[in-house]
Amino acid sequence: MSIKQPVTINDVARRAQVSVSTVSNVLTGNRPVSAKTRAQVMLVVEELGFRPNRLARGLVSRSSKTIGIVASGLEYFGPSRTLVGIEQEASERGYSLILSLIHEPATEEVEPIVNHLITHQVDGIIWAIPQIGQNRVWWKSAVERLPVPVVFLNHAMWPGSLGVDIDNCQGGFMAASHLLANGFVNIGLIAGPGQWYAAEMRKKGWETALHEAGRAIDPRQLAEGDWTPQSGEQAFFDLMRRYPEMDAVFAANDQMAIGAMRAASDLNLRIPEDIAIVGFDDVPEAAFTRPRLTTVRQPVVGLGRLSVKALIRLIAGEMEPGDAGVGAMLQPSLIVRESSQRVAR
Amino acid sequence: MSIKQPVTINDVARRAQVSVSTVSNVLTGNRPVSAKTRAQVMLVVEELGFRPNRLARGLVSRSSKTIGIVASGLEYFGPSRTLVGIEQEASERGYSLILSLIHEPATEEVEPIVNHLITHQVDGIIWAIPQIGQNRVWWKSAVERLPVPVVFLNHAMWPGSLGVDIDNCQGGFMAASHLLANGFVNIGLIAGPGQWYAAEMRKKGWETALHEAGRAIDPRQLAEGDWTPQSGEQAFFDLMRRYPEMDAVFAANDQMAIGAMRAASDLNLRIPEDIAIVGFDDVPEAAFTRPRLTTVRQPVVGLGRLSVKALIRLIAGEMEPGDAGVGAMLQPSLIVRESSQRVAR
DNA sequence: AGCACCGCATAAAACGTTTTACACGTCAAT
DNA sequence: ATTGACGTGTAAAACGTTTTATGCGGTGCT
Repeated sequence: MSIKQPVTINDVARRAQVSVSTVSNVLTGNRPVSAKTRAQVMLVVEELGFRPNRLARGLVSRSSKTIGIVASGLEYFGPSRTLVGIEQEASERGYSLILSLIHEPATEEVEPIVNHLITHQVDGIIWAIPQIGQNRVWWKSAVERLPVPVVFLNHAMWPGSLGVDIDNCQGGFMAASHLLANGFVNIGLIAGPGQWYAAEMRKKGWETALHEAGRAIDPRQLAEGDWTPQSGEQAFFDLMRRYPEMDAVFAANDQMAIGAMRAASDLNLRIPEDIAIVGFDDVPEAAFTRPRLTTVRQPVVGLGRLSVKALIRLIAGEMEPGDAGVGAMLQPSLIVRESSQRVAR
Repeated sequence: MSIKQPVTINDVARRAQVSVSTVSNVLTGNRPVSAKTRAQVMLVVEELGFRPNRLARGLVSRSSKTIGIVASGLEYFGPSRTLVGIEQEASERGYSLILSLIHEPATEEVEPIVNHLITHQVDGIIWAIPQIGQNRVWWKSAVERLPVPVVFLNHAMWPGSLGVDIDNCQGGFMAASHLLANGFVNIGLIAGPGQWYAAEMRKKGWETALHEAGRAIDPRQLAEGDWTPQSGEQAFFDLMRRYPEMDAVFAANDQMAIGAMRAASDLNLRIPEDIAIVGFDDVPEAAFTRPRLTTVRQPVVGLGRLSVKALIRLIAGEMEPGDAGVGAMLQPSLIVRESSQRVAR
């Protein structure tokens, strides 16, 4: 009836008739061990089911093989998929994830989170909170004096720090250009919340496309939502009221696009005959709305993986945050479906 | 130009002119320290910005204040929200999360994951992988000999182990009963994948409601999807072909319901006049389909929180896995919208 | 033969905490 | 005056690893 004491490296060493250092060397591969000894040790390791204590390991080796994730908005499509990508890449490379969620991404209060991760001796941090308004400026001091490298996700490039992001501006540009190319002329925008960097970029892309087509932009053709379908619905009503000549609208995410489709249908507008709609994200539902929604697909999983790759290179010292390499900006792609085609169906 | 050495408890002790034990006692509150000494120590702690090393702490105290999450399907609505609930509750109670994702929930290969968490000395594990077919039986041995408590999420209750779940059977029952009460008589089912426990339960609820209404069940009125909108669309076509008298359908999740709506509309069926539809989940989009989707809402965030509460009680030894307490089964609620009402709009 | 070197193994010293065992003074009860 | 208990503080022993410093037999080179 003995309490099940976990088996330690000492138990293994004793049983295998070698020193602890030898066992350690077999397990970590830090120094060569003769084939005979290694076999002998491995046998005992299997036999006893030895599982090295990472706390002890991290304590002395000063590397916990752990990365901290600071995230928010996991209930949304992009962030949750990105997290999946992060986890995949990390686990493939032998890193563990310790997860901290922030409920209000515009918060100034990140010290406790950062401290929490640091006390866990993470080797690096992935900062996956959207850049909103001045939040990054607030965090500057807290993040700058961190003893470990940080990779920013979904942030503006920043001198001296490493970020990976989707090219949202290009995405917005593609959406608007596509509508123009299909003969739509009065293109409204249902933008994301004003302070969000990603929302700004998508808007900028839309603006650029319109400018390049030689069309001036009227404030009437722009409404702002908060990413929810509800807000998309409302924004669409507002737009139609004050900009009745609108014949197409680009919504900065699919949920708002779905809200807008609902609103259009309430106004007895046919899509795309009377009004074309393009979204952003390519959520699974987007292919099954009526009509099917044209949208901009982001490589969200790839984004997560890339952030881990970059972080690991920082950790290994192969790279400085300064040399924000090429490839830190992933390209979205346009998925053309029924909601934006003049000749649809 | 010295390398920034992290400040240790020794530095604090020296500077505050007390012993390390005293600093430790101030910080942990494990033993009383006079107000004067405490103040003096705290001052130095602030001044030096001391952040205790959790690895060292966990090593000796044998409690890492960390819980392991084994999850999958984070790209879906329920699981990602549940994770949010888990994180909230855990962080409020001072626990950290270490996250492991499994890509194939029906996998037999969980030993590596379990080992991984154990080496991190987690205090407990939340097993948030859906029960599919016999996977739980496979895991039995791996999980049983774990040195830490485990809480199962979304699993059948199991003697000797603790689980928390949504009452999926009740959810299915509510959906079908609602349709019956609204005068629909030939109610089809688009079930989830056969092996999923949750899918089985939702189906069972649907069956029960039909039986109680005195209606026999014909195999023609049942189709199976894989949770995707695509599969919901396909299942609906199949159902209509072989069960043309169908006047209502219950889909085991909202994504399939959305696929079904799309299919219905392709067949020029009006919803709900010709065919009523009820979903399951209450995803944000559900309120903005045309017509708006009646669905069953699950308290997913609450489920996550509850699982952490239960786990912490297990860890504290206040509870045995045996006494699967009341309240381990959360009740869903029916959200009635337009897609299921005879008199809609 | 002497010397340097290499390959392998080990003992002992970290790593940064908490916990244990003990010490010292004060105070209350005998 | 003795005893016991209590409140506060400390030194030293854990905790389970990796890393460092050493040792030791054999091999190749002068």
